[in-house]
Amino acid sequence: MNYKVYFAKRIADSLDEQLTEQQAYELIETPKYASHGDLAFPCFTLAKTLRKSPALIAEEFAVKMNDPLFEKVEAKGAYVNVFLDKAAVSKQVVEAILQQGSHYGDLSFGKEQTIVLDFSSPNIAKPFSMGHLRSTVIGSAIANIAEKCGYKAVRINHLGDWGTQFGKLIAAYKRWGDESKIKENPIKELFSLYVKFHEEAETDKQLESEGRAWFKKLEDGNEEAHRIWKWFRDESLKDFSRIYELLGVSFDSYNGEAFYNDKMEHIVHLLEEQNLLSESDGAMVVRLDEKELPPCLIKKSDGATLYATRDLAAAVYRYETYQFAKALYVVGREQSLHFQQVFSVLEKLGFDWAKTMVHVPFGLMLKDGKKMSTRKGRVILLEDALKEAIALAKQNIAAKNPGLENKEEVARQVGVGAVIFYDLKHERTNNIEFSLEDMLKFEGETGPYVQYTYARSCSILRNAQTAVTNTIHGLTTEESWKIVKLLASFPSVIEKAYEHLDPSLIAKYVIDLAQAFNSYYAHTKILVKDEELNSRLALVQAAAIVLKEGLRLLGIETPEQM
RNA sequence: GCGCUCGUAGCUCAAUUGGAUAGAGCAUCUGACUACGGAUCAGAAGGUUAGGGGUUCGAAUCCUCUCGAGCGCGCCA
Repeated sequence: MNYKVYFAKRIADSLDEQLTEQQAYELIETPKYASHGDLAFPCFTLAKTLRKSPALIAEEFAVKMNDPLFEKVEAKGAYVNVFLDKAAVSKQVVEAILQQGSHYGDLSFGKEQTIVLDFSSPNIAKPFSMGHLRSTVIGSAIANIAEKCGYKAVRINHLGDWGTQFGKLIAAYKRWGDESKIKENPIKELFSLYVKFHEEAETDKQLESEGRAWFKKLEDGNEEAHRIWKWFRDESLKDFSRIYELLGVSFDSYNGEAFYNDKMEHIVHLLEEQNLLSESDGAMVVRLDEKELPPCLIKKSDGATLYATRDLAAAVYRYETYQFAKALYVVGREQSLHFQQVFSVLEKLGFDWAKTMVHVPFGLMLKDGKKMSTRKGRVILLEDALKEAIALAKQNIAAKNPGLENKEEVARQVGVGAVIFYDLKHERTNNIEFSLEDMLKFEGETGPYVQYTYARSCSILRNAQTAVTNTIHGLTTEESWKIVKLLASFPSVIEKAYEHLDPSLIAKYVIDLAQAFNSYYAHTKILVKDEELNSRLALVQAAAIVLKEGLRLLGIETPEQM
C-alpha cells in the first residue's frame, strides 16, 4: 500500500474538483522532522484558487479528515500534517514484505520492453584503472534497477579494441617491443609501450604518422597488423575477466568497436544516399550547423574511420538486433559532445528511435583535483585497490571473528563491497575525489556498515530459533516506526532511482535503513519472550530482506556472517 | 575565447527537485546495563550554502553578474 497515494485520494475527495488526485499526490511531502508527522500537504497553492489563507485551509482539512489509518491529523501553519497509525501500517508493510520476499519493490512499468546498456567498455592494452570503475558499477547497477522495474536488460561491453591507438601501439611494439616480456606481463608491458610512445612522440614527429599508418593497415586487413592486434586483445581480455569476476559484473555481449568493422560501410552509404556527408580538409563530416554543434567526423582524410563512425554502426546494429525501447550509454561526461553529435546524426538519418537514446554521464574520478591520465602513466589500478580492500577485510575478520568459516569468500565480498559502495554513494554526475583511505573505511556510511547490519539481523534470526510467522501486531515505538516508514518507501525509491538513472539514491536509502535498524537494535531488546516477540522478529526479517535486495541492486553481496 | 558541469561544516557528501528549524559520515571531544555481533549506539562541537543583485507567499535549489574549479571544443577514444 502506498500511503502517499492514499492520502492524495483523501485530499482530492474532501475538495470538490479544485485539485485532482494526481496534483495532490505531487504536492505531498514527507516531512523532514518526525514532529511534523509522516506525510504533509502544503496548502500554499490552494490559497490562490480558494482565496483563503493557507493556514485556514490547513485548519479546515485537519478537522474534516478522519480515517482509521490516520492516528492524528494536525494543521501546523500552512501544512496539514498526517500521523499514520503505527500499528496498522507496520502490520501491512511487514506482512507484505515477508510475503513477497525479494520481490518486494518489483515494478512493472518496463514489462515487455528491452533496454540496452553500454557500460564499462575498457580499452584493450590499457590497465583497468579506477576511472573505469565508475562506468562499470554504475552501469551494472542501473541494469539491475531496470530489471527490477520489469525491463529486459541487455548489458553490452563496448570494448575499446579498435582505433588509432592500436596503430600507435603496433608502431611502438615494432620499434621497442619484446615478445617474451609481453608474454610475462602483458598489460603492464603493453601499457609502458603506450606511455613510451607518447613520450617519444613529443620530440619525434614521425611517430604519430607511423601510428596512423599502422591503423590504416589494420583496418585494411593487413595480416601482420591483425595478428598483433588479436594477440593484444586476447591478453587484455584475460585480465579484464579476472576483474569482472571479482566485481561480480557480467555482460551479455562483448562486441567492441572492432565488431563493427564490417558494418560501417553501410552507415557511410546511408549518409551518402541522403546527402549528409560533406568534405572538409580532406575528411568526411556530417555538418550539424542547425543544432549549433561542431561537425561529426565520419572518415579521416586517409579514409580510416573514427570513433563516431563505429558508434553509429553500433547503434543501428543494436536497434536491429534488440529493438530496444531505450538505449543507455554509461560513459563519462567528458564525452557528452560526442554523444550529442552521434544522436543528432542518427536523427538526421531519419531513425525515430534516436530519441530513445540517452547518454548517462558521470563525474570523473579525480586525483588531487585533476583527471587521472592514462597517457601520462598517472593511474591507480582498480585491481590493486580491490586487493588492498580485501586484505583489510581479512584483517578485520581475523581480529573480530576469527572463527568464521569461509574467511576468504567473505573478505572478498566485504572488500569489494566497500569499493563498489564508495563509488555508488556519490551522486552520479559529481566528480569524486579519489581517496584510497576513504574507500577502505569500513565504518560510517560504507558498504561494510550495511553488510554488517545485515549480518547482525541474520544473527538475531538464527538465535531466535523459531520460525517467524506472518501475524504482526504492536510495533509502535519511535525506533521501529522509523524502520517501517523506510521499508514502506522502498518501491518509490527504486522508481526514483530508475527515473534519475542514479544508483546513489539506493545507496543512500540503504544507509538510512541500516542506521534506523542499528538504532532500533540498540534501543530494543528483541529476543525477549513476550507477545510481541514474533512481531519484532518479523520486523528484523523484513529489514534484512530489503537490505539484501537493496545491496543486490547495487551489485554488492551480503554475507550472513562476517 | 565558446560550451557543459559544479562551488554547502576542517574533510567527503546529503537536502523529498521551489517548501517548515540546511542534515549525515569521517576526523575531534564525552558517554554506552558487564551486551540479541562495539565494523555498533547516544551526545557535544562544527554554517553569512563562494560573493553581489533579481524573481515570489517561500531560494542551497530558478534568472543575472563577479570570482574560483573541473571537463570538452575535426581527423584520439
